[in-house]
Amino acid sequence: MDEDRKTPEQRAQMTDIERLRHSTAHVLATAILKIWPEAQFAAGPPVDNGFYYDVDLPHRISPDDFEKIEAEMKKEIKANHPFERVEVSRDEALALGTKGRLAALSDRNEPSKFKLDIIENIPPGETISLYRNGDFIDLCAGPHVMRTGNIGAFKLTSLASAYYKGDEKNPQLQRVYGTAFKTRKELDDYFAMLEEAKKRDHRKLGRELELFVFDDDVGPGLPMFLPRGAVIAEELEKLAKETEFAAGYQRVRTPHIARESLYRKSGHVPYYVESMFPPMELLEEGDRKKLENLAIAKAKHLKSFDEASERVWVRFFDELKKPETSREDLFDELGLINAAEDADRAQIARIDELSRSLGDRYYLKAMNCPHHHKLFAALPRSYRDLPLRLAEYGTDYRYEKSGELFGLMRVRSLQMNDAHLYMTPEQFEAEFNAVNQMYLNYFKLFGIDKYLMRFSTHDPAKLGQKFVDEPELWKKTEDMTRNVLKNSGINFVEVPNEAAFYGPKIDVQAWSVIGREFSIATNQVDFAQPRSFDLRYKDRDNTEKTPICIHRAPLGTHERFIGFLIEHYAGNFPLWLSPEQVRILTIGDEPELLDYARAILNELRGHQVRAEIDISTDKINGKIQRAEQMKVHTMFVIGKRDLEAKVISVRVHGRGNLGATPRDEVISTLLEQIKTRAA
RNA sequence: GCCGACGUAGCUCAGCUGGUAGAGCAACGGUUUCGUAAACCGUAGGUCACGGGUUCGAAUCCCGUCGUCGGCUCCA
Repeated sequence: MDEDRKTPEQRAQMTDIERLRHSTAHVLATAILKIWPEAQFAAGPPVDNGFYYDVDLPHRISPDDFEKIEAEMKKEIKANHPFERVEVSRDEALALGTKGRLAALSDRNEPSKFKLDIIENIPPGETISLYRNGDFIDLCAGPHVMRTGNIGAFKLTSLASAYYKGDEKNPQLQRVYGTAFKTRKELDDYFAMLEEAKKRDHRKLGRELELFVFDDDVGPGLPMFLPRGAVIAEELEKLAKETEFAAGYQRVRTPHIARESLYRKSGHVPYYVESMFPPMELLEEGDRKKLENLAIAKAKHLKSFDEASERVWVRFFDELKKPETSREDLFDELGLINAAEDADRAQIARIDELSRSLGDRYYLKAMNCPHHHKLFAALPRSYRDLPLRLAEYGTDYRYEKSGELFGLMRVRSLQMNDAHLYMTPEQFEAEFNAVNQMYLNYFKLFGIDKYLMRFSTHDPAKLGQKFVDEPELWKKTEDMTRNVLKNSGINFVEVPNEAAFYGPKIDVQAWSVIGREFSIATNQVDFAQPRSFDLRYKDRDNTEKTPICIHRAPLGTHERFIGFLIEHYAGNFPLWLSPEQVRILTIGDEPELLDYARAILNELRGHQVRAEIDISTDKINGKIQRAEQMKVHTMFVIGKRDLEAKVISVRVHGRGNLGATPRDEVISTLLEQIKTRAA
């Protein structure tokens, strides 16, 4: 924690709006104390869209309390108290905290426990400061606005719970969120913007445009695509297949499940097993009984060991009490405890191993790489075969925690634009760059201009737990990747401790128009799995070598990418992606007119255009209204006049009536736009 | 997973402190023949998420389960 601590200088660099919001947090605390004087406060910083203050309070704050709290806040703002800074010594700060005076309106019977803890964590020599507004005094580095009256407009927004310092071992606090602006208008604009954002929410549009649904009987996080949504997935697949074919990829197909042994080799068990669905067990009747008995044996063993270990510890503490027991004897005692624990672990491991040897276990695949590695290994490979690029729109299942699920963005079933590239070290730079280039081309096509490349590296402290234990290879591949990034001139930020378990990676983060953040693409280096799968190629010098592998998914998963595109385009897809590209709307229902409309429909469908026809009894305005609501890209409005002149009146969603044009011209322009994936 | 809010017709929502469920749109059946964002009339549609409890009586109150949403990194 301490190494990440902000210096007082860094804290002082708050923007004006952060400063305002931070001050509002103090006003919030002031108001809460007026209502509940026993409240204990922890931290109250400004955050992205506002501020919060964490409070420990027996009363459970509900949104119904907001009005009351806001009324007290308004009084404090109206009083226009100055924010006064006072620097104090550590002893003075501790004395105030002990009297309960920190984050309080007066001395209290209970000490300000969180504030005292925070003081403990302030490094020696660093200035300790307090801020005061009216009766409220808080331990605070600042900075603040000059007076409470400078807070123009604010609103409490929501409640959440949060662990003190984000650690689940710490007590749970109530977190009150709010936001504040200099002026009332800015506050209103902010809430208006949130309303606008809601309209673009992919979950809302997904329902309205009939793209996808969730169903309780199918299960949480398991989206099903309706025909209109499936169209988008298929168009994306076509795009990927074309692009990848041109880039020398080859397509493969693999099953959705595999035996446990595959995932032991890959390292998914144990490194990734938390994120996988529990295995399907194929057991004979007798095996099941054996397995139950082994589970009982394990439980008994753990229990008897606990009791035995308790006795040993008691003996150790007894010895500890006797001053005459020598240092050496005490260490010997400890050594006995360790030895006993090791023996115990070995026995537990043997029981686990016996359990595993029974029956067969199959996992739903969470990634496609192990299967692809097996395909690499299926044939003898020469350096002449490299780089070998195996691509598949693989279907994966990941057991995301229930609280993490979110619309299409975080799901448990997903289809990934996946491929694994196997290469020699000399080929790495070119391949890695080509993948990055592929992203950038896609981004251009979709008009994504705001994105960030995150280069994730490992944390040496977590080797063997979160990351495979290969310190040398980590360093080598991270250096190699960093160099490629630097040489290519792509902007990136480096994020420690977020690598995949098998190697460093690059994620491309983008923001949808409503400001929601997405990791949409990924490019990962894997030095670990090729080794554990013993993948080899015969090099020029007739020796066998292990290839480097790149995992990459430039369009991420269908689920997330489609979710992103829905918000990005606000449901107004470009022609080539549009679920319904053309709807023909007839004015009247004379047989000749319907024949003309149907002939156009058939011609379009003959060219693989997704076209529909509306010959309902609605008036033309009604037909247009419905087509517009479904965001149909192009409407062909066909009446008697069009029939006679052999023209089509074209109306484009969002652009209105474009007038009548000869039939052949309209259709050839349309086909050309689809073919070129025009924006 | 944890904390909180929410769950009423296909969709959007109403239903006050408990008295037996309602509107608009969509659907369906008619009538209407309309030139660029909604013609008219009618019909049907609900185990009020699920399970239990309190009560003479529960969509409404209580408990549990499931699901959805917000938050759980941002450190005086």
